[in-house]
Amino acid sequence: MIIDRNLMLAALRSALLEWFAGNARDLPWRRTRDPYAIMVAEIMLQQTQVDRVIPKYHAFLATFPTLKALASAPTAEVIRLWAGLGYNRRAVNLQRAAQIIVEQYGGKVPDSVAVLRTLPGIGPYTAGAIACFAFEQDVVFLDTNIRRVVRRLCVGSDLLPTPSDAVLLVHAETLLPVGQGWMWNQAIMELGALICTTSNPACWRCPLRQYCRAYADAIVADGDLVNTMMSPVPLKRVAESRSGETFVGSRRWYRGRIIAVLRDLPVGDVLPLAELGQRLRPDFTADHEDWLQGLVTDLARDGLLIITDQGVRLPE
DNA sequence: AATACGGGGAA
DNA sequence: TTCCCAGTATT
Repeated sequence: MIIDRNLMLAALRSALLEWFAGNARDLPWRRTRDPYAIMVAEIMLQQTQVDRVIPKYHAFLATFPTLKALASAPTAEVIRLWAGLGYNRRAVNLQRAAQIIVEQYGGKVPDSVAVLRTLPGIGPYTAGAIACFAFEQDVVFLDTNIRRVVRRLCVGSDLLPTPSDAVLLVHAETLLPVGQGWMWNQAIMELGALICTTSNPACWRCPLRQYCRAYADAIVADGDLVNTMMSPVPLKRVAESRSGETFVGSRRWYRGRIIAVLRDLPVGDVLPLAELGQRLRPDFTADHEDWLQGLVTDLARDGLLIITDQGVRLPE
């Protein structure tokens, strides 16, 4: 029985914050509070690993040092700099968000979660992350790391039913130390990235082990706690990645290829559809024209290319 | 609630 | 090969 819940919470918070102080990675976006730089980082980090973002983050800010520079740049240039990050729509949405901020918010990144949430490409996670990491607000939000850590810590084994985000946010709120939102959210994400990993979590060196429901569950379930907290089968994300279907040759892959082809064209060049088809696949014939037209139409709808009478090109 | 959306690295 | 990743928008 817990004698004093507040004492336990205080100890838990100290344990994680002290661990973070001694074990945090030196990530570039942790060295700044520039809201624009934070915004760039958070958009890039959506579904994209830290190691892959770091070089792109530096290159992007070197080319577009300010929000206004990004807002007034040719979209084609933004898309080119996005190469290698994937989810190219993020590049278009990021620039659109920058343009909206210039036009409607005096060029200052909004500090309100509710306002941030209205910007294209900014959802519940990113709005909270910007408010917290750029403006040091004590707000809670969920990414894949926080979701996993909070769930294991406050709920228990991965074998238990998945709690809703609403439930996890309530837990996150109770954990959050007042006045230390920036540090706390960085710390809990770092723990998820370095210790409380999806598979094979390093409980043996976890600073929160003694407070963790999942760890306790693992002990109870099995004297040898190894892996007992994790599900033997994947619990999430089974809908996508249909087995037997390779990524190469998929619709998503061809979308990426189309952007890659246009990216490497001389600036302003227009590529006829037939020529694009040839470059995508050597077996391209008239039978593929509808297929290509469909891809190109959707990319245009996403703002990733322009369709002209002569062919297609990147937006300027 | 389900899907689409990139692409690279790790298990 | 499959899973995973500092998610969002659309249906």
